[in-house]
Amino acid sequence: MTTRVRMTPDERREQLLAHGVRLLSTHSVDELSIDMLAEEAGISRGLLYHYFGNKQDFHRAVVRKAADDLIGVTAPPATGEPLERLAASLEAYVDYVVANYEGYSSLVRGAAGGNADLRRIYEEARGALTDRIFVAAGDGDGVDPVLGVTLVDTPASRLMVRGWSAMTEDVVLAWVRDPAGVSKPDLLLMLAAALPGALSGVPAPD
Amino acid sequence: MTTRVRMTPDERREQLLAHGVRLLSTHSVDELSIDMLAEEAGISRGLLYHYFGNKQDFHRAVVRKAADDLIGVTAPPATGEPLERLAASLEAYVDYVVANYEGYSSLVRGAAGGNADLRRIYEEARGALTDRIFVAAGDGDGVDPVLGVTLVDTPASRLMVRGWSAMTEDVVLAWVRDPAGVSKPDLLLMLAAALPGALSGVPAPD
DNA sequence: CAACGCTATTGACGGTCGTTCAATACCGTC
DNA sequence: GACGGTATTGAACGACCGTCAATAGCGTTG
Repeated sequence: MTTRVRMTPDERREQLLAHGVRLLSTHSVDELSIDMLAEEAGISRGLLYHYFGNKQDFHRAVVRKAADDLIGVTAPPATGEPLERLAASLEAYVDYVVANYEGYSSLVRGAAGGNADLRRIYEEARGALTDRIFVAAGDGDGVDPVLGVTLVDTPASRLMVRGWSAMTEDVVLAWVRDPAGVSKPDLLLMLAAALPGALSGVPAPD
Repeated sequence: MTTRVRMTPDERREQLLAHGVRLLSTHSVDELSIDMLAEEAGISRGLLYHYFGNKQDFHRAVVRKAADDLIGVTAPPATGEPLERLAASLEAYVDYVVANYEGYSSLVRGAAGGNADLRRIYEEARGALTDRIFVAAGDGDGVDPVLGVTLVDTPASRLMVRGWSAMTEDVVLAWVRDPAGVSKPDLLLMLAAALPGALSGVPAPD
């Protein structure tokens, strides 16, 4: 073994989380052994249990980090027209997935396959993204010139905006894996157009 | 222990798969121990390894069963107008998720969180659902009176139909967990309307 | 009806992996 | 240069996955 390396707790935590994000993007959680992780990070197994209570806690911390990164990076700009803010947020989202495919994969994979805890983190992240749309549209006082449809906050519209979010997630992931000749501007246009499209069938309240 | 029960291989396989579907809908794969499964089924651990080579193979078989169930149940009727066939298939899908939430959950969870193998099974199932839409629309020779838009088979349109499929999956799962006052007919109308909506931004070929 | 054969089923064993904890080594401080 | 705090280790333990020869149920045959 090489000589032991001593780091500050914060550095070590970040290092281990980074390794976790990378490994969990390609391996499922039961394919990832603590031995593998410890060897890649150049530490002993015991150290991981010092920083994270157990394997589940570690997994949760990895997913949490990925979710926080996503929410932070895709924060819409504070100023500008609702349309522009939404477009900027959407583009930031696509760019994030392109640049950070591993992190995003481990978030999605971990969330769907794992604990109730993990799914809750994932739902929180998605809820944050969805809320932004209602906040952005809410500026227009119910009728949003951007979307071209009336967007009021009903269970049905929430359901479909949530669905649009799922669609966006799936389409972007598929596009990153294989663009198939579709350009990024076309992708953004299609996704943006799909939001009013998804809302077109929502019955009017009352 | 109670006296041992002898079954035919097919019965035993079905029983074990049924237990697997149920347990994997609420537990992640690393939370599910062979001991737990064996105890619930009233068998020894060894028997499971007799029928399925190992834990991964068993998980694969469970996901495969759920996928086959889904594809079979949602097969569109062979006759009728494209619109009616699509609507029937969509309603069958919703009914399947309602009636078989556990099976569907274990399919989705297993697929997203698991192996490349598991994801491939899931992609196959989704691909089968997506293909139906193009087949149904193909009857109209490119222009589909049902959807109200031109549906030609391009990478971009494939991407968005796939996205609509992801939206449908997510919306239906959320609706089953909490209908929030949305009726089933409304749900079906919204989802049906969302398909042309999702395609509205697809650029025309050439 | 009794012996037999086929095969579904078991239970104990070995190895891997998650988890714990007392011991150790590095670093700043006095 | 000794000391104290703490990041880090490595051995030990238990749980769980996977294997295999032995066993028991059920149909068959004379």
